[in-house]
Formats: sequence, C-alpha cells, structure tokens
Amino acid sequence: MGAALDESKALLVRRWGEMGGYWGISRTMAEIHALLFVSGRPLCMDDIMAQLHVSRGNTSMNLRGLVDWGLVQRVHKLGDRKEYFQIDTDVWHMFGTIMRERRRREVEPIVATIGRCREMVADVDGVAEDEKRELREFRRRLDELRNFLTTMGALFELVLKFGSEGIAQFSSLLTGTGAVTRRETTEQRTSRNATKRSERPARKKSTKSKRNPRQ
Amino acid sequence: MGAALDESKALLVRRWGEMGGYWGISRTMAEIHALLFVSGRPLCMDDIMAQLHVSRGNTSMNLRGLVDWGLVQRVHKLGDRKEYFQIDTDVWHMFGTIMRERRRREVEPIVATIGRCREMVADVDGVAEDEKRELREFRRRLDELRNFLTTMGALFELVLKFGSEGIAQFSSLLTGTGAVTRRETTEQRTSRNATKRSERPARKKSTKSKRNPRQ
DNA sequence: TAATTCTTTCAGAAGTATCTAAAAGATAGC
DNA sequence: GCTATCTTTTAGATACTTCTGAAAGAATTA
Repeated sequence: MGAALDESKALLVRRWGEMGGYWGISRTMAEIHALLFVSGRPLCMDDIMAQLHVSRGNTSMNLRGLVDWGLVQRVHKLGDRKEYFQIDTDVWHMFGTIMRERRRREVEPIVATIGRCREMVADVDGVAEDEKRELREFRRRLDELRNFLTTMGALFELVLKFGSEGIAQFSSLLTGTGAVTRRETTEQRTSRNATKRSERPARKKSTKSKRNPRQ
Repeated sequence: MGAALDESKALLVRRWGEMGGYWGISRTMAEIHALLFVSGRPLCMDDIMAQLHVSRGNTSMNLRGLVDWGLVQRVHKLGDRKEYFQIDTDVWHMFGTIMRERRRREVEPIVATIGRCREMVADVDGVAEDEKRELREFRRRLDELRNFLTTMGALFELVLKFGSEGIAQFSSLLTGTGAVTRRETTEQRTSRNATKRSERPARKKSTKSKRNPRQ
C-alpha cells in the first residue's frame, strides 16, 4: 500500500508546481521545492531528475535558485561525493523565509520609490492655487500607500516571529472570543526563527564564480 | 511647477509596473492600475492609451482584467458615451480585494488538494510497520501545511477587516508596548470593507459574451 | 435602418521565459 | 599529472505571454 503514499505525494507536487506560476516562481522550481517537502529526506540531483523528468541543467539551475532564496540547504553524506539537497521542515519558518525575501525584493524597492516620489512633490512654492489641491491629494495617497506597506511589513515580521500560537491569540483577541493575556509559550520558537537569513552572501550570478568549496 | 507632479506620477507608474511582474500581473496591467491610482480621477481608454503608449486592444484587455479582479470600476459621465475607469481610492480596501482574490485563486485550490492528499493516506491498514513511520510523518507535514494556510487566511481576513488601527493594537500587544484593550474606533471601516466582492458575476472568457449592458 | 461612436475580440507578430543537451568546470583520489 | 565523478554554464530550441492592428460587435442617435 505504499502506492497510495506515492500517489498522494505526486499529487501535491503537481498542484504545488501549478501554483508556483502564480507566485512568480517557475513550475519546475516549485515542483522541486514540493518534492523535497514531501520526501522528508535530502535528495540528490539524480533523484530529482528521475522523479520529475527534468534535465540535469534545469535541475541545477533551479536548485541554485532555491538555495538563493534560502529555502533549500546543501548537505553532504560521508563517503559520498554527491551533493544532497534538503528543505526546511518547519512550515512557519519556511514561509518566514519566503516573506522576508519577497519583501526585500519586491516591497522595499517600491517603498524606496514612493519616498523619492514624495520628495519630488514636497515643494509647494510657485504652484498655482488650483494645482495645490491636486498636489496635496497626491501626497496624501503616497503617504497612505507607504504607510500601508510598512505596516504590513511590520505585521509580517511580528507574525512570523511569534508563530501560530501568537496568531491564535491575536485572532481570539480581535474577535473577542475571550480575554487573552500574553502567554510565554511561543518564546522557544522565536530564537529558532531568528536565524539571520539576511546575511547570506549575495551570490553574483554573472560572475564566473568558483564552485562552492565544501568546508 | 506641475512638471514635478507629472514626473513624480510617471516614476511611480513605471516602478509599479516593473513590480507587477513579480506579482504575476502583466506590466501593462500594473501600469494601468498605477496610472488610475496616481491620477485620482476616472480615465477613459484614450487617456490611458495616450499616457502609457499601448494599443487599444491591449488597454481593453487589461482593463477587463482589472475589473475582473475587482480593482477597477466602470463609471459613466452624463452626456458622454465613453466609458471611464476608476480605482478604489482606499489603499486598505484595495489590498483587501487583492488578498481575497489571490486567496480564492491560489490558496484555496492548494488547500483543497492537501485535503485530498490527506484522505489518500488516511488508511493505515495493510501497511508494513516500517512504512507506517513514513506515512505518519507525511501526514504530520500535510496537517502542518494546511494549518498554516488556513491560519494565515484567517489572519488576513481579520487584519483587513480591522484596518490599520487594529494592526497597531496587535503590534503593541505582541511587543508589549502597553496594555491595550479593544477600542471601537475601527468599526466604521468594517462595514465599508465588507462589500461582497465574491458575488461578482463570474465572467466566462471563452464565451462569445454579449457586451455588458449599461444599466 | 443607416451612420456614428465607442469597445471587444482575435490572428499573427514580437518578446520572454524555460528547457535540453552538450561542453566546460571542479574536486578527489590515484 | 591523469582519471573518474559530479556540477555548472551556455547556445540554441521550444513553449508561453503579451502586444498590435484590423475587423467585428454594440449601443446610440438620426
């Protein structure tokens, strides 16, 4: 009856791959990610190639992408020259990594641009009275937008720091399900999730990079 | 000095468009969205074509996409046969729309699949003892994943219902900045944001659809 | 009904992204 | 150094998206 298990895994991999497209991630990359997730053990390139029917080159590229995202780690087995790839097993931690990376790549640039736009219209001197109205309205919108983005960013930071228990508390608080006081049950999580992903060395793609030495 | 205003707007439109790609939205669609946002008034197709240098067909298609997302409304001016397009001006409401739509299109299908996967491995009969371990581990992961997704969904629902004030409270609660009790300041927002977007008629793309009658 | 004005659809062009297979690059052991 | 084993890069092929321009479709007025 291991067949049911395999089918179940295959189904999740397929669907996860399809969904990847919506998230700006190539299907293959998402499939590799899912495969590592369902396998529950490190896989080598040949495993992945065989199970997903993709070429070696493609596998290599997408694995690199996943490592760059901080979602997959390279691991090695004693007496085996192959590299194995392993996924973060903690779902909360995994999504924390995704969120932080997306924020860095996608939200921060737009926040910076909003800042520049804001400066460009900071000066009201020499503007006709009827244009001032439009200017003020535009500034108001910029401020609202920036405020939204930074607030959401802060919220994510908090949520991912405090994990699922924190959210449950938050929910019950807002919905008034009951009076909840801050418990300390989430503190252990915090330290584990605080791994500094941001300090990962920024790999330059274009550079004729030396192969990663296996320390 | 209206030049600075125009340049500032153009800059935001360009950057917003670039970012659109990351969000699975075509650049033009994102640019149109941004243009409506910065303009602060309804625009017609010719306005958009002129300002973004895109063809009529492209403009039409992308505007339809935005209307389908519920991000843009069609409006009409008295004595003018043209259609005008208007964006939701409330940033929180706007992102609420995006989040809900993304959840419907992207998160719900994967949650459904997880459910199916879970059922496929529910039965443990006739499984060798050493495979049971793997099975249980797989089930644990599936459950964790589903739990994460539904919790996050609920969180978004809450956050968008309670708006920025709610988040500020949440933040101060978790960080322990001070004892906060639920205030009622956000209630007005709630009703406005509760517009039932989900009941929008599901336009079939493939169908040789009749043109939307202007009621 | 015909003319006018505006919008949508669609076939093919243009532009991107992704994939494969083959060559080049690394490392370890002999 | 040479060979074996494994990984990365790359050029070109394939597949997918997006865009345009032209034709068809709709509503309105005469």
